Amino acid sequence: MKNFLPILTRCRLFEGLNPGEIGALLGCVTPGRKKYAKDSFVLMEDDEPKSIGIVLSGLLHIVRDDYWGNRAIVARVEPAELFAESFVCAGASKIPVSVIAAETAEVMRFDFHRITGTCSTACAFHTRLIQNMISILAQKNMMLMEKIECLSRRGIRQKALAYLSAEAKRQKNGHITIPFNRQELADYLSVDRSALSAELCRMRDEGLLDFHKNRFRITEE
Amino acid sequence: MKNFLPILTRCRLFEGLNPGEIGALLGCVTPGRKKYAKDSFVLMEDDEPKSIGIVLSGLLHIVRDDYWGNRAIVARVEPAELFAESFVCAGASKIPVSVIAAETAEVMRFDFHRITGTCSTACAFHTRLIQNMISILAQKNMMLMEKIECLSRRGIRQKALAYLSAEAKRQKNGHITIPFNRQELADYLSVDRSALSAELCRMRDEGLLDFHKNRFRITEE
DNA sequence: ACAAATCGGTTGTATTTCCAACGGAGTGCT
DNA sequence: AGCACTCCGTTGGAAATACAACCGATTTGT
Repeated sequence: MKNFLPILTRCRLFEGLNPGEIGALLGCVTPGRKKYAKDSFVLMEDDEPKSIGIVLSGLLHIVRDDYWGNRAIVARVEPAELFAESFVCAGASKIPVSVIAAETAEVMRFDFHRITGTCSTACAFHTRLIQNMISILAQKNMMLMEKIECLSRRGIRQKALAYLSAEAKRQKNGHITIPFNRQELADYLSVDRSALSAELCRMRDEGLLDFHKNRFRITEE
Repeated sequence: MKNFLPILTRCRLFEGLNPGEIGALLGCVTPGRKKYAKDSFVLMEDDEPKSIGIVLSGLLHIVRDDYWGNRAIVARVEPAELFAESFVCAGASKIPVSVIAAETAEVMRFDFHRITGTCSTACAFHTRLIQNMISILAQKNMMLMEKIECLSRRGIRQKALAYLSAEAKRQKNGHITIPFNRQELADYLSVDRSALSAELCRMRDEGLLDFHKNRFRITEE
């Protein structure tokens, strides 16, 4: 039995709790732990989502199969990150994705409904956990809305500007440092990399933008 | 002072509570109510989100201004619907959108943190409210993820198939009834209506699909 | 220092999408 | 019936995008 507390300390769900408090909490929710071999299923589509998961080690892929069976990787889940929390919290009867171990992975799971279920539980940290979960879901919500804001624009220029505009507001000055390289930005915006590159240069030539690597400056006017 | 309990009864946040219980709850959270004239601001961008809102009457628009001041309507909020809950629950220091009364509107607001803050509150319905909020946020999450799933496909055909595939799975048979007409589906997928129409017909000619009005059938294979 | 790999920009072409405009089918109203 | 209106499909040309391929600059590893 390895010591996995350092991992859990980094998990957003336990934010604000010290290792000792997390340990006490674990005694309260009796989590299960399990190892998964590479390429094995952690959760299968249409499973009933009964417990949320936390990756302790390794790497998971969230995959979605369409009606014809074509598989797409929707997300990666790394150590200390949560998964399946949306499906559990939404009360979904089955999950619309599968979760697969991309590498050998260890996963901790527990029933979040035991946390939300009652106010009278002895454990004093439930309130904090609930607040954290609400915050996690709401922040994810905001991120998804922002992404949709970009993706729903027509044309590469509009998509790129929507992204840069949002970043410019967040970083309040006109000088923006983005956390993506070109390929990653193109993936985020779901456009072709070279087309994005060309469009960025075109905007620079028109005086809308200036940039170097992943640093951008939006000209006012 | 009108009786607004019938509206609140329809609000997802109060699901599972009867009117009497909602009344008791309102005494507990001391909500504020306010009327807004058409075109006036309910919330302005960069306001600190301190309380969640519920529309009692009228219509609100959630609008987003980009870096250059171009305004876009992101969502409509109708009576009995919540707004600003994501920003409040995320603990954001300011909101990235504005909320404007599209018609004369009445709005109820209260501090949700008073609900999540403590376990020891006298009011017995806090737990239910928290569970409801978690469910609301998580379900919205799933809806947004599904929309991103469609929007991130390249090409109208892939976008349309992603949408229909998801609906087909939800309605488990190959016969799908969608809640959109052509224009609305095009808006949802952020593509041109006539181009969508043409693409759907092309897929029908290729034997992938069959449809009539808003009823679709996906051919297996 | 050298080779390999990564990253970003450029170019040319085939394809896709947008856009505006039109027309037919259906519906509701007088 | 006649009219207005909405919805959906169709068309043609203009514009935007994807895609493959290539190049130079920079970084990384040995």
